[in-house]
Amino acid sequence: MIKCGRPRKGEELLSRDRLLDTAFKLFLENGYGNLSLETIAREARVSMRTLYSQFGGKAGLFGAVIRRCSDQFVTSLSEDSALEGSPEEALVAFARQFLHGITRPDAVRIRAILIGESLRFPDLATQFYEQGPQRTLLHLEKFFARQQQAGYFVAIDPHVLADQFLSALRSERSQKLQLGLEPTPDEVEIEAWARQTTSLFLHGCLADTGPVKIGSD
Amino acid sequence: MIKCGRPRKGEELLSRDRLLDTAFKLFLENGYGNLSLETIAREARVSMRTLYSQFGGKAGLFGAVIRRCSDQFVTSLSEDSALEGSPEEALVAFARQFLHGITRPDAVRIRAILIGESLRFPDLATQFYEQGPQRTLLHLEKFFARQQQAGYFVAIDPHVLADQFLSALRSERSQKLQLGLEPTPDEVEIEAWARQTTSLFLHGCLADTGPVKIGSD
DNA sequence: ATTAAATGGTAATATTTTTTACCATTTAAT
DNA sequence: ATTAAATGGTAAAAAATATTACCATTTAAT
Repeated sequence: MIKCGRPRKGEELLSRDRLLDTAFKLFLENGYGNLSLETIAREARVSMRTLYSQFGGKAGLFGAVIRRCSDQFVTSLSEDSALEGSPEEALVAFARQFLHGITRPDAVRIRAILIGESLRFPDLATQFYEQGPQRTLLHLEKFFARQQQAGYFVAIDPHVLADQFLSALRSERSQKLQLGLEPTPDEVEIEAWARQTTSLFLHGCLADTGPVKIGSD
Repeated sequence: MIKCGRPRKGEELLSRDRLLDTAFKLFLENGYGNLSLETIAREARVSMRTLYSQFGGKAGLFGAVIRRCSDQFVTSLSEDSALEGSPEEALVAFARQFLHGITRPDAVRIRAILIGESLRFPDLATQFYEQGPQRTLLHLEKFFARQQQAGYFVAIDPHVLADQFLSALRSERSQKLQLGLEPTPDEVEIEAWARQTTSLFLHGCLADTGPVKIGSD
């Protein structure tokens, strides 16, 4: 028979973590509505009783899973990217890291599930946004504010600049990723995309020369 | 007793339409996984039998709903926007129309549901994308190609230009809309957003003057 | 007129899922 | 040693849901 009974001192959180890991994996594979608690409990080798006493039910478990992976997001993106060097190179470096983060299959999938269930879990959606995307946005906003002080950028609200740069980075590709229509991009694609977007963002796409006059010579 | 029996000639599609309308409304309110067929049938004053004979089940009904509203998308956006006038004004006009379309509550919600269920309905996600976002993208792509011929824009792949412009338009706001964290923007906000985005897209944000030299005079 | 098609209403059936309960086991606490 | 806490396993009870079947009714088709 598989081990059971009260856990040893210091091991109280083992089954809790195992449960969260398993639930995370299964939610990714099945979404929220299509996954039964029994499946989770069986896979995690945990009794229904433990599941209910620890999380209170399916909604509580889902919340705990989302909160935990929101926390992971924080550390992974904003903090360690220094945004140093020339403005263009700093932005490209940031873009590379950002794209790498938001295109990871797990990140895409968990976002998709949360979007689908956001009406049922409004608080979770708020927490997720504040922990993840909003912190990234604020981080980049500060960068633009600094660079404006140094005269590198035009005088547009740095919040708008950060918003627009991040949105341009997401691009059509992330929309297709979200719908499951494209594979995860590799390093090469990400690099090209980061440079292309950054360049266009900095210089715009209006021709310097003005329109070609037909019939002129 | 409520009317029943075989429908009159020419009225065969009435109950089918009523069913689709009701299902659409209820899917919007409850999502896919949280809505029972019985609820739909009762609200639409339709028997379970009709539901099954017409759509085969829940998945078939959902598919029919999504397909129908994908079709509505097509006519609403791409076709009637002529993209004429000066490049900037043409883009602003397009932006206005595009933002109006993608921020409508129903559009946001149905997208959210489809994203959440895209893993379970990969074909539906494909159809939806091809009917909606992809056609818009191609439409705008042609515009940029024409304008490049006239020398108004720099020589960047028009597909990239269209992609970047649409992505910039979506902006952080649409992400928050998708998560249910913001109300639908009004005309004034949309107008401001369309102009801001278009201007930044055309001119970029790099300062013409170059960085301010500290200590120089 | 008769037959067949399609329907609404009801309900029966089967399946799935949630939730609660019980028992033996293991360890903590005292 | 004894008691309490927390667990795994099983399953029972309860609820929700999907699916199918049947009946009376209305109209089409012939």
